[in-house]
Amino acid sequence: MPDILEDADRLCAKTGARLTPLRRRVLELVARANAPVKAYDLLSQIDRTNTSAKPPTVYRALDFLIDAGLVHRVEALNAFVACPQAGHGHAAMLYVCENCANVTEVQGARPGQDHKPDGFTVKRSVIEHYGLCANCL
Amino acid sequence: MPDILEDADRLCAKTGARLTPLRRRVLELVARANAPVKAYDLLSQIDRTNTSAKPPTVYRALDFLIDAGLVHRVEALNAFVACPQAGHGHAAMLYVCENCANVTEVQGARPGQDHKPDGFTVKRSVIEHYGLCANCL
DNA sequence: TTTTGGTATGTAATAACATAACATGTTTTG
DNA sequence: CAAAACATGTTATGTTATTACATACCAAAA
Ligand SMILES: [Zn+2]
Ligand SMILES: [Zn+2]
Ligand SMILES: [Zn+2]
Ligand SMILES: [Zn+2]
Repeated sequence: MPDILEDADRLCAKTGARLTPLRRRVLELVARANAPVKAYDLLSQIDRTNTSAKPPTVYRALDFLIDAGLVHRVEALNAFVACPQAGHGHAAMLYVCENCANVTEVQGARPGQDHKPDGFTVKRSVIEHYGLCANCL
Repeated sequence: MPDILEDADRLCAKTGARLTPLRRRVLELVARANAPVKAYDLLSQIDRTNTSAKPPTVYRALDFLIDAGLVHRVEALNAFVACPQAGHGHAAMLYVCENCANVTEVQGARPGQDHKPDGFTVKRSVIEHYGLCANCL
């Protein structure tokens, strides 16, 4: 399996984004968890190596990673997951198991097709679109 | 237009849910705003008539209203909207205008079909499905 | 009618999540 | 190098949500 960190290095090299050690460390922590991670959990993990880490430290790193397309925010959980396909167009659907917390990311929501992972049983869906209404366009 | 509060009364009468004065008041406040409302805004509005209102007061009322299918939580905004069709099956999609804050709720979430309101331009979508994965079923 | 059980609300405290504002350091670029 | 741009450190505070326990209320059972 292609390493998420190497992909991130490549992607950032291409786009000019600066994947600093701190940001890379946060990405590593998010990617290593195979479940959505909370910001303050990341913070306490960073703290083990860098006592100066404070909330803005981790939120800024996460903002960078999200902008770079390396991490997604899971809105209904206030948590974060690493994107398995860094740099894709980014209309991603997440399938989150409420038992084991595993997240499957599906891309390219083509109308009509159902991209639901095999065997996944959906209990609740969050579907929110943000943009401009006809009046405000 | 049929009154949301009357619909709520009817629905609760049918299901046996107890739409108490406090809950009805919160629903009224959510319904009157024609935009997503924050819990603490509701709280301060309740406070004008009921000085004893505290955070659990409004969160409990909102939980009830959500369970009853009268209100939806807008996950990416930490806010709440009244459901225009109380009691529908409830896989709702929300289209939120980032300029005027108007929310359009569309139902019948066949993930394939596109129910986008006419003229709405989507900039960002939040699509999260919660349930059980194949391993955990 | 008293007791009991269930549901709703009151109340205090705190947990959990997130950002503002400003200072300091580090890298890039002209 | 110097200036500008970017990144991080630091303090404080703002915002959102829950826990835990007490009290009130209502209706059925004893
Ligand atoms: Zn992705
Ligand atoms: Zn699972
Ligand atoms: Zn609805
Ligand atoms: Zn609008």
